[in-house]
Amino acid sequence: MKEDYVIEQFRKNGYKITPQRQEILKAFMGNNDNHPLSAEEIHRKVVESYPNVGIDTVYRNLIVFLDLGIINKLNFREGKSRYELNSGKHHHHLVCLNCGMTEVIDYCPFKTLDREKIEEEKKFEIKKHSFELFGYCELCREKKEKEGSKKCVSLQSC
Amino acid sequence: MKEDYVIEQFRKNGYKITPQRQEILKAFMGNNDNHPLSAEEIHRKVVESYPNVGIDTVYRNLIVFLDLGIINKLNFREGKSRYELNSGKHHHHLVCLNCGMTEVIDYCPFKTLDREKIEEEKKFEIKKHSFELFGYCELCREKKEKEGSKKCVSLQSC
DNA sequence: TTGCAAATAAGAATATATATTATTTAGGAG
DNA sequence: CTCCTAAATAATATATATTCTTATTTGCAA
Repeated sequence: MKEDYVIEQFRKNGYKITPQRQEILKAFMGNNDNHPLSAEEIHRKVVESYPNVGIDTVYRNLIVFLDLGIINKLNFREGKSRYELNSGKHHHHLVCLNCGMTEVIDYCPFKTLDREKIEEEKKFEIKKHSFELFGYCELCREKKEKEGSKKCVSLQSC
Repeated sequence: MKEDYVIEQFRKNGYKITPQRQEILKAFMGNNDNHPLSAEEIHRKVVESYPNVGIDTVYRNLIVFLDLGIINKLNFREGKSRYELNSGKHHHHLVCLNCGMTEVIDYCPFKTLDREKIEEEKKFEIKKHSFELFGYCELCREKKEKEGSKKCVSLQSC
């Protein structure tokens, strides 16, 4: 997903090319560690260049980006959504329950599933699916061995 | 999952048997249409019998119920969580993007997945997984044909 | 029956996301 | 280049989900 291509998509679909939109796009482009961004994280980056952009502008544009297929919306059960550039290659994620780190996996359960059987049996038209693996990354496992584990006292990560 | 068994679980684990807890349990037990409940829905039911139970009591006890394995926490990307009695039989859900209706499916992608390969390759310890199929139920598809479809303008169901 | 840790109620706070409205602006028409 | 308008934004307010704090109450073990 190149910047020019995205700009072209905006134009093609009648969306204006505003500095705010470009800055939100840059936030995604510059996100090198590849960890999907929350709305707030995107906002924080945008505000560095345009201090009075509101978070509602971010939310409004995330809808536009999603509509154009530029980004994917993800839910890691944190009580908020995260967003990543659409790489064009369908994938899922490993998510660390301790530190929140994510890693892409290529495996997709939808390939092995008998879609038509389910659709017919349940009279249901499948449009999309979610699949995430939750657990503990290497670093957090090492850390835990030293510290001993604490109990979860919030619903967010239960 | 019988009521007596749950009460026994409370006792065994040192949790007190309060009327609030019993009432929350009843909300789950009496939920015959099988649609997982939101915290607010549970609260509404409890308040019918105990008008001044606060929603924080519901949330606090949901954590306890989860801890004891009495309920499952579900996320259908609505911006809130839902909860269902743990039937003991692992399953996933179909979720209608229009009306929110859910239906249980027995298929589980985790069975066909090569867990150990992923765990070794990624140095990741898998603890749990999410899998949901989103789409449109029969009723909503019929309705849509008459009305024509509207575009999503909110992030919640995108 | 009593004591106390656990649980609750009340009220407030925080976080995420959305709605409203007046103002600004991108970009096409002239 | 200038003007115009629909689209986008900023500012403000609001909705909704969830959590925190603290004083009070209560289940239940001793």
